[in-house]
Order: sequence, then C-alpha cells, then structure tokens
Amino acid sequence: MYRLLLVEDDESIVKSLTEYLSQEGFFVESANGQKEALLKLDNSVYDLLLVDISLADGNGFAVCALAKEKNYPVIFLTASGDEYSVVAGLDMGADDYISKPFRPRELVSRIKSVLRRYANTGQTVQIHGISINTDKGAVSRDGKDIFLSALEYRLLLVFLNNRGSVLSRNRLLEEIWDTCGDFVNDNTLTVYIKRLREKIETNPQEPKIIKTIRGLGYRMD
Amino acid sequence: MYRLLLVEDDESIVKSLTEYLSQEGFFVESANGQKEALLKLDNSVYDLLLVDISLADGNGFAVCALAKEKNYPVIFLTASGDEYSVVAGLDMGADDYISKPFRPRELVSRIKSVLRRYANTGQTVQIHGISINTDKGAVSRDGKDIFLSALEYRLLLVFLNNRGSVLSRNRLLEEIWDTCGDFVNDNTLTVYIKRLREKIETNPQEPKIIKTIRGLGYRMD
DNA sequence: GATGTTTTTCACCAAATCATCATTATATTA
DNA sequence: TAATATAATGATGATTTGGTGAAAAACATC
Repeated sequence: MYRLLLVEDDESIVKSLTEYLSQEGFFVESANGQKEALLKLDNSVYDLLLVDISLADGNGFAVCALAKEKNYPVIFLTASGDEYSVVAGLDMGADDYISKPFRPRELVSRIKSVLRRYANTGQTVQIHGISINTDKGAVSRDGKDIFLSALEYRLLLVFLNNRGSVLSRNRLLEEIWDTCGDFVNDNTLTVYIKRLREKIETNPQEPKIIKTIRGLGYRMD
Repeated sequence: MYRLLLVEDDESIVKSLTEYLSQEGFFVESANGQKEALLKLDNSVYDLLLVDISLADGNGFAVCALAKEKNYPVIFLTASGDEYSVVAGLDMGADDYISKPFRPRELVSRIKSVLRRYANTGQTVQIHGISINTDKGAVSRDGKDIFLSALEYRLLLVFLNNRGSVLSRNRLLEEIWDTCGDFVNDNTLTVYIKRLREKIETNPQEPKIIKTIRGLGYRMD
C-alpha cells in the first residue's frame, strides 16, 4: 500500500480526495499547510507527495524542496492557467502537475505513473531501523550492510509489500515457493523466518519486525 | 469463480461482454434493466456489479444504492463525456467507472483490480466498542490489543459476518469444525463461547456482544 | 571434482492451544 | 414447585504449532 501525503488547505478537497484515493487503495495522510507538511515529512515515510502550490501559509515550494531532498516524488496541484507556478514547480524537480479542477481518475493515473517511474529507480525504504533498497537489493542497519540470501531477501520483500497484514504460512509458501506446502516441507518456512529474524532483528528471541500471530501467520508492522 | 452481475439494456453489449468475460473465467449473469437488476440482487449473491448508468427504465443509481447497501463493489459503464454521471456515480460509492466504448481487456483489468482491493480491504469494523481488523488479524478495545487464539478469532469472525442473525450451535460447529457435532463434543463450542466472552465482553456474566438465545443458538447484534 | 554457500529436511523441545469431563447454574415446562 | 433440558464453568490431559540446532542435499564457483 502506497503512502501519500496530501498537502492542501481546502477542507473539501482534502475530504473528497482522501476518500477517493483510499478507495483506490492508497493510504492517505494530509497536512493543512506548509508548516504541518514539513513536520510530517520529518516524522514519517511516504511514497509520494501531492502538494497544492498555493497554500495560505506560503507557497508549496518549501515542501517540495524538502521532499526532493528526501528523494520523494512530488505532484503539484495548481489552479488552472497558473503557468508561472507550473514552470517553477517542474524546475524544482516536481515530477508532474495537474490543474484544478481535475478528474480524480486522472490524478490516480498520474500518481500511478509517477510511482511506476520511481519504482525502478530503487527507493530506499526505512522500516524499524533497517533500510532496504529494492533496486540494489541491499539491506542495512545503521549503515552496516546485512547480507541476505536470495530467499531471505524475497521473504523480506513479501513482508515489506504487505506491511501490516497477516500473511498466512500458505500465502508465504505460495509467494515464495509457488506452492501451498505440497512440495516443500512446511518447516522450511519456519526455518527461513528464523534465519531472517536472526539477521534483521536486534533481538531474535523477541522479534519486533516480524511478529508471529499464532494460528494465523506472520505480520510485519 | 467470481460472479458478476451485468446490468445493461443493450442486447449486443450484453452478448459480447458475457462471452468475453466468461472466457476470462468469470460467471456472468445479466439484467436488462433496473427492475430486473433489483430483483436479482435480492435473490442471488454476486461478487461485483457492472452497471450501465443510462438504462431505459431509469438510471443505474438505484441499483448502485442497493448494491452498496449489500457492500458489493460496483463498476459503472458510462457514455463518454458524461462527466456529471461519473461524479455522481463515484459519490454514490461506485468503485470505478469505464467510458464506452471501452476495450474489454481494460474492463477485465479494472474488474480484477477492484476485486483485489475488496479481497484485502481488511476494513476495521467497530462493534460494541471493540474494533476488529481482519487484514491485520487484530482485535482491540479502546486501543488495547485483545489476544485471541486462532479458534476464538475464527468464531468471532463468524459472528461478525452474520451480525443480527441467530446462529444455531450446529451452524457454528459446521462453520468452525466442518462438522455437525458428530466429531467434536458439543460442549466444546460452549467452552469457546465462554472464552471469547471472557476476552471481548466487559462483563462476561452479562454478555452484551454475543447473546445467548436459549434453545436456538447465539447472536451478535 | 573440491570447496564453500544456500536451500531443504530431520528430529526434538516447549509452550500455546484445544477438546473433553464433571460439575454447577439457569431457564423451561409439566 | 419439581423435573428436565439447556447452557456456563473450572480443571485437566492431549494435541498442535512454531522454534531450534544440526545435518543432508542441492547449487554454484573455482
């Protein structure tokens, strides 16, 4: 699930967009102005920013600048005909823009296209103190590299792509071995969970990253 | 096999779509207008609705409304350029729309995406002060996690999915143990009801969430 | 083909969970 | 009210599940 930060001070737009984008499967957070946006950027991780260029408390350029520093993709929302802002925004490194009023559907397709573009430039995901670069296939903690075998890495990616959801053992077997436990020993998975935990958890006995939900499966929060 | 209900009064579209979608592995039923659609909705179960917005006997909104009531996903078919209907449709809770003329292939991919979304939209359900997230497999009250065993959790889900109706002991045994009481001791169920109540009820002696309907079974309101 | 690595399997353990029993409580009805 | 049926309770072995260490099998690299 992609996480979007919507920076917009018009209540009604925030409400309707949040609803629509949530339905489309995005996780949407919003900031009602520049100040709140910068704060949220410092404290959370997002996959993409939607920034209204004309905010009451200053234009969206400062937000864009910080976002670009963190290498986040940015899409500008702009009043139609505001050519100047569009040019300035794109110059700052914004990835796309869309003029109000826009059809939500079009926004979604632009979001998806930008995300696709970013997907294979190798975003670094920070989670529970470990950082994962899906492009390089590199995993590290506190700058120190963690070497994972191919399977361990794949397992980690499955968890990463399903953050927050319980994954049943069968589901994991399916994702990684293309089988429902008929061919590989069911315990194989258990062993891999253990290996992965040994490498990425600070205390494997008390796993913080990959939790066991007895009877249901495993979950990464 | 997913069951689709196609609400469309143009014979030729019905015929070609039915053929194409069947080939794609869907089970397709069709209704030639609003009236027939509402009837079918009352009598059968579907996984997704495809609704033409401009039906001869009234627009598709009534169908959409009933579908949403039953929590079915809906995709609108609309004449191109009919912006008004699109907005109205999405406002009503439609999950997506596609403008005619469309390529069947695109329709299929939209159908699949909506179904996927619904499949793992583990919405958080709030009920009697406890919240249940079927995606995370987590149950909580006032933000505090409630740990349920696999069986307790399954039992709770059965009640959740049958809110308001009395579930006989046999029905519950069937749902959870795949048996009608022939193999597991009948009292086992009683014990699990008790355990579940101890964990989710504020006062297990006087259950508010799972009521006993003596002689008939149990019910969650 | 020797060597080192990764993947899979095996055997065993501990703890959580499950199914059942005997007993007690409560509602229904004769 | 007593008898009967139904449901709740507490306690207890049995079973399942997931975790562990080690070893065998498969794979790759030289």
